[in-house]
Amino acid sequence: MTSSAPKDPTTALTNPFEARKAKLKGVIAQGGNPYAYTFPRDARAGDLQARYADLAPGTETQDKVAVAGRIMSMRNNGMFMDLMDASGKVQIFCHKDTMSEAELAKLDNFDLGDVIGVKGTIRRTPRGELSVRATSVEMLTKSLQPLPEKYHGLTDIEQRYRQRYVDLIVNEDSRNTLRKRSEIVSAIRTYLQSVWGGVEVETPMLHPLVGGAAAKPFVTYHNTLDANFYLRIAPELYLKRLIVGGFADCVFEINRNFRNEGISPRHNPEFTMVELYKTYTDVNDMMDLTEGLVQYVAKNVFNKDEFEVGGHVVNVSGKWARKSMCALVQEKTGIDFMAIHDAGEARAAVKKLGVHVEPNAKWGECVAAVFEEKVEDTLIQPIHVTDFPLDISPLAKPHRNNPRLTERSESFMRGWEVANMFTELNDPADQRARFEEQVKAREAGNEEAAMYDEDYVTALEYGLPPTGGWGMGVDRLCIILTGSANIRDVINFPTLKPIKKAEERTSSYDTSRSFAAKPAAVAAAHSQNGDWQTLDDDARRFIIVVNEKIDNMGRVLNAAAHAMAGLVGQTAAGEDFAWVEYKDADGSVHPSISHYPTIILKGKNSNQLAKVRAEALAAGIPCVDFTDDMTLGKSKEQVASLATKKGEAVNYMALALFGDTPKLRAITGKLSLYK
RNA sequence: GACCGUGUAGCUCAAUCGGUAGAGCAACUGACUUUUAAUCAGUAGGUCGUGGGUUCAAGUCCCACCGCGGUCACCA
Repeated sequence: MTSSAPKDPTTALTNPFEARKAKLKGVIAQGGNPYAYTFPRDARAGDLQARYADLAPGTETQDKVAVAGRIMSMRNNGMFMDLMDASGKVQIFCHKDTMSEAELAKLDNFDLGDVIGVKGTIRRTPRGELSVRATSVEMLTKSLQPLPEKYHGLTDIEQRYRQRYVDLIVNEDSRNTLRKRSEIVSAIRTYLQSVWGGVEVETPMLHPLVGGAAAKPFVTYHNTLDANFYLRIAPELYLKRLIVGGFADCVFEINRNFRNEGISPRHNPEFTMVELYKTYTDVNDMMDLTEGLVQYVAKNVFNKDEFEVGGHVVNVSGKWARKSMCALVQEKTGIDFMAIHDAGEARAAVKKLGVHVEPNAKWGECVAAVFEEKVEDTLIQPIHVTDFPLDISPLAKPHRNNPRLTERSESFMRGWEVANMFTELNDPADQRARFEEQVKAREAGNEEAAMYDEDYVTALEYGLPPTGGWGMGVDRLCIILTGSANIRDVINFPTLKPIKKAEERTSSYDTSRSFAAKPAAVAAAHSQNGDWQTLDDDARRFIIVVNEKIDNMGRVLNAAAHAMAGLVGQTAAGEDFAWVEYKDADGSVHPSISHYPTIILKGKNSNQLAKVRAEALAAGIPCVDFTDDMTLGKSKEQVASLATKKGEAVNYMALALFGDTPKLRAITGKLSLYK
């Protein structure tokens, strides 16, 4: 008998990884290759199950097959193995009647998870299990990592997402769901091409301007162009440029969008969107498209029209209901917003319902707020919600019968929006006005408002033919059709927080460095003091971070003021400040008010302030702190007190920082406003 | 971001009032040649997420931090 793994219980072979490495050597000693080049496979497990479905129990055949796959289970010392490949499983039967001593010895080096090749004949065991009666077996790829427990599988949700490959090996549900996703995307593509004549295109992911939807973007930087880009939040404006160019009558794109917002069971920062634009169609045709597409996918991928999800049964067949947003709101609340023409009146009506809107909310924003709060969740069966208010639809064409509304609809299922569509706005003057509205909103602090895209308006000036546009969240459709609980279940590699190593977690920044040593060149480059009127208010800012744990307001103010005074008085950032002189009607001058805003944030505790401080110093951002030592007696005692402390012993009360807004945001972004 | 929960062997999970960390599967040694989560006998395997604190004594109590999940908020 050729050598197999050492059988010495005193070695470290109880460590599964070491045991497997020993067996890997055993494979080599037997003349095998633990990482083989190939194997002449001629059948797949699932195909065999189908082909021999009618083979009676206890039947032996002479049909020779060569199969390959991963060992998922071993019984009776390897006499029975379950072999899994992408198509399914088949049992391998290793018996001395048909295998030589040398072949049987190879089993000693097999473990769960190994990829092996098997040649043999087809049989069905008396107990009814389709099997390959092996004549030879061969290691193809040794697996060094042990598989999760066979009965419960891998249930740790984090690990399932982080190590999707393990999840896929052991969890059939995960495999099925993610494969269905592929089929759904494929069916969408086929439908849009064959039924709507769509031409698939790709448009930029890196956008110089944010537009096409309302969402916070990711920002990135191109070195040689020395320019910021935004990962796209929507492809819309580029797709319509293609329509303007006459590239095709119908274009569509299936691709990722990126939105810098929360993560939830329904939201992943990068998600897949399909958008389509077709000339000489309008919002009504697009509603047909939603229905047709969902029904096509349901039939071709699932061959059914009822789907269980989230405790509901959703039936996608037939003609879907179409109701206006205002009508639905009225059904649920009794309020007829169409009869309300004044925004103030609308806000009052909204308030009465206990729904929150901004104090200056427009009429359309009020309607939308009530709709979202009171109606959305109830839209379980497929429905098209039509006639969206103009106030919330900056890219949709005004309704042909009512200027307060647009030709925009959204399709809902199981209480979720799954598609959004409209008759595209193609009047450049109107589009220009809508952009201006968005810019105003942006200036008022709405980070989700679109940016002014002059070139897009120019494109409209060349003429966008009458066009219908449509977009759908692919992940959400997948969730509904596969009955999944979480968007992460339908994404192969969902976005997760990166794992930090222990040493990275503890602050390793050099806090002994003084920012007064800031290079003069940098300071000079920013030296624009004086012409504050030309400076962007948002470009830089002061930030004060106070320790939330301090409950004495006097102390908080004292600490903040100390830190701020120090920052302004002593830092090399001096030339970056900009001071404004105000004058009142009496002629009295109010000088030296900072052009840049001062934001007051709160930190949970001293530790968090220490972290912010360390990060700021590491980034070269001026930062002055105030610790509790500085409240004891006179300066001399204070200096002595702090001199005895290090690390967490230092109790921070407040920090003052000054610098470029984006850099500060990166450091203080997770802190909330101090109120 | 807020609140609630959670983290113990490779995997799935226990551990009562604060008092010697256990089991099944996987692994290892052996028995067994028609099993189906195979079975039987034995062996080994632990920084109880990390760091502090309280205590004679901490997986358990306190504090901080890290990760994950759920709910809420924003959004598709």
